[in-house]
Amino acid sequence: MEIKTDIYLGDSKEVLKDILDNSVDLIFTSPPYADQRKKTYGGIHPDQYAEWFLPISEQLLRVLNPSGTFVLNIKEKAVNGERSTYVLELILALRKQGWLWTEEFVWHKKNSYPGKWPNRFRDSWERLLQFNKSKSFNMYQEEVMVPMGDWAKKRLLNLSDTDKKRDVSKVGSGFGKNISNWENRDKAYPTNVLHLATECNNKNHSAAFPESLPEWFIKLFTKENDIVLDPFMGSGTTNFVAKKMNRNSIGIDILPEYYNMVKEKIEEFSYVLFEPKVKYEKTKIRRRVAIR
Amino acid sequence: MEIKTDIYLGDSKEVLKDILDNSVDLIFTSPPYADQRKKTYGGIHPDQYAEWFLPISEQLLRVLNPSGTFVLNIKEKAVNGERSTYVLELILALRKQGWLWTEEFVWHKKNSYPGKWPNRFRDSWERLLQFNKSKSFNMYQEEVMVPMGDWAKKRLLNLSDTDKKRDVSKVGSGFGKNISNWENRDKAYPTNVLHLATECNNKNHSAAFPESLPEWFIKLFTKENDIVLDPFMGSGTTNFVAKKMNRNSIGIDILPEYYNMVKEKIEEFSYVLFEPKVKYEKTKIRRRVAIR
DNA sequence: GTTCCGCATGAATCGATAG
DNA sequence: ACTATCGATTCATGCGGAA
Repeated sequence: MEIKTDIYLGDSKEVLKDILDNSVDLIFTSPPYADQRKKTYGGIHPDQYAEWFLPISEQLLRVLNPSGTFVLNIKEKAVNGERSTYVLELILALRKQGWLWTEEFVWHKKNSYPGKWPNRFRDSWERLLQFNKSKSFNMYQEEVMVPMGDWAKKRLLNLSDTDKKRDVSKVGSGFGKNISNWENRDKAYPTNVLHLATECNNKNHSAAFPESLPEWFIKLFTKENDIVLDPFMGSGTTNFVAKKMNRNSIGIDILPEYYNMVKEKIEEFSYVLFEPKVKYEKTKIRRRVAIR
Repeated sequence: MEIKTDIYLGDSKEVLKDILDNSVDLIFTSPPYADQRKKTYGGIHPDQYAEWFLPISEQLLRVLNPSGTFVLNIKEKAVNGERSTYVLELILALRKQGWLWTEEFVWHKKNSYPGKWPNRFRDSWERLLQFNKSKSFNMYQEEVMVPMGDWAKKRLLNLSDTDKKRDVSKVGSGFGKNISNWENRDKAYPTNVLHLATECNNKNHSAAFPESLPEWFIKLFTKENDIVLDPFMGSGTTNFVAKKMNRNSIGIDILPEYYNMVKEKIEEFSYVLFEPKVKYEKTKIRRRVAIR
């Protein structure tokens, strides 16, 4: 099946109106964070943030499939020595709008921005807020099982003889554990804390988040040929990752430079995937919404 | 100077009234979390949580020194498939009461409770909310510097001679870096994510948090002979750690069994510290507030 | 072919300075 | 007095060039 990646230029609040009800399986996005400065791109004032966001999330609520999920990456800044509260207020407002606040994941950034202040340490985490339309949503937990890290491997290597014996006797005695737990001993279910680096090696464009972030949630909440939406596409990380993972995707951005850049990249990217056989076919990016 | 550890039995809302204004340097506590079930200890319903907490925090605001800090360890549970919002509402209410919400630390629990649910991963983090009375509060950052990892050590060992020379010339020329930053090069400042295990190796009673948690904040926000307060003492972890670190402390709990247990332990603990010389003096726990 | 090192850089924050 | 901009701070990561 052909994977479609539809990129739109415009205000999400408006563009989303062209998308069918219940058609999207995962919304993953990182909106512009509130900012005191007015001149920057998307600089919404903290006091007006919920007011600005709600008309968009109203559309998101409409286009999301009832078994789908909405993941919002955001973190409030410290202003004048205090954390802004606009994210807290946004969560409360989204619940009033009809969203279920299912979970809050923590993205623990391994390499955070440097800095030293008299009253504050470096901020090395961000929120990943999970919202749903209904309590029964799709979640493919096995897809994101993590290989046990070096730490675990090291521990296993250094197991004392008594430890090893004890483990063996435990297994041998048939007590307790389900055997499948032991068979898959190299994999473990993750927790709600993600420990990823802020990838800083991309020269061309700076992504707001590393590819592994949307990748994780796309694995967890969608299967192949599902539809992923990012209403604040930016440099298009979500869409590229979706395409790589055989998911259809929709990306929207209000800035022409982002729109043009992503559109160009997506076409290049198609070449890479299908090259050289279908090079002459140059799959035209379709302007209508992808429907399965 | 003698370290005092004062333990009180009663409702914090009332007991705190006996404590002088501006007399406490650090409040570290983990209050009973809200709970749907009504029978459990301290089971406050989520809807009434802020209402229940505010009269207590009003007293906390009064007794806290303006350069002191209030650290609140809390995490909302998932109820009926959704995260409760009472913690968010509490933060907003505390700000209205006059507190500054300075920071939100994340305690990333290294070994969280195992479990598997169809729609949720293990919850392996908790909030540590930092509140202050004023923007200028005491913070002893150097006390909590962490050793740099093995990776960094390896790199430093392999520093080239030119690197070393360059550093010297930089410092010598008076440009840039503070020398102390280079002297302590094996230590790095931490971030606002704490990665501690949930070690509960105390045999008799299970503490809500490991000793390393209050220890970290006591190091960061107090110096010796300061006064630490825990208005929901529980098994008294905060107080034991404070005593061990030469800080005076006050502990309050509404349940006699906790009060009695901690009182007994504190006396035993005193023996250990002063044994055997002052055994016969058996320092009587004073019922008035410790004042420096 | 390895291993080693230099360097750029990332949703930061505060306090000082400028308009 | 108030707001907007700028400089200084300084950690983890991985790539690419060097040894």
